[in-house]
Amino acid sequence: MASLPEPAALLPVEPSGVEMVAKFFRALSDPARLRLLEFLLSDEHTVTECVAHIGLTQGRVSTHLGCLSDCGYVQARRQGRFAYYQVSDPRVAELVLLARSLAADNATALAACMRISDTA
Amino acid sequence: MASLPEPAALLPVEPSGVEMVAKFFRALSDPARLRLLEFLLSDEHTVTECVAHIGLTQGRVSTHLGCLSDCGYVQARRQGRFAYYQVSDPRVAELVLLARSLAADNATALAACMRISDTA
DNA sequence: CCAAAGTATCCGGATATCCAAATGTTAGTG
DNA sequence: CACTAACATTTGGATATCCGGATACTTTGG
Repeated sequence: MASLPEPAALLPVEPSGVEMVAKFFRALSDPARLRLLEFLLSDEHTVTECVAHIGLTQGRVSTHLGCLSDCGYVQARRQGRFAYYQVSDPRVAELVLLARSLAADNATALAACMRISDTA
Repeated sequence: MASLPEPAALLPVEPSGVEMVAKFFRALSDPARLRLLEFLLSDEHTVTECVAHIGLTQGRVSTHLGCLSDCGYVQARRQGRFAYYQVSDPRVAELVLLARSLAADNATALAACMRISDTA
């Protein structure tokens, strides 16, 4: 009957478990962001370098990087007027490798899946 | 110089690597599909059982299951007029666990990320 | 064969997402 | 103190995605 059964429930805005993980996956569901993440897996790069690498506008790249940073995929480091981004958690590489492995084994079926968009 | 440097390039429709993996991730970026996938991680279930579990329309659930099947996350088995779905590849569980682990460690930042939608 | 259960597909409509372009902000430079 | 470079944020428009409801398909049962 208590209106506040648990302390953590004080924030109704916070998505519960599954919603959070879905949001986490959504960050990698965009080709541009995934490309950026892979670019940042090995080395540290500035926003301008990322722009040159994927060919989108600077504003869009900045937003994408901010998104990846918010989700914990990459870490941002400020040095003067430069912003350096890089993957810090080794589990991120694991996740990408695992997904690549699974996707590769279902490549043909995946390509045929019209329920997700052919924009790719 | 050759116009066709590699045999695999003969199919321009097929998304190249990154696009494919992004599509793969996109399947898990929807809370309903992720909920279904977790439901099918341990046991085999029919479409009707899935409908009862997540509370969406039958048509929608069927489409979601088809999507998960196309992407290779679950396997479909036909028995009379029933369709049984289940996760078959153990790497799928690994992927979900890894994502849960990463998402949990970035829960607060993730919840604050407004670049991805607050619909959750 | 006809009816019903289980499942798959099609349909607009509401919302979310991505983009380029323009504008802000901050930190070096002359 | 202008001025520029690097980065961040905002805006409006096009497209994608998700949804319920209606409909078609398939198999079992009478």
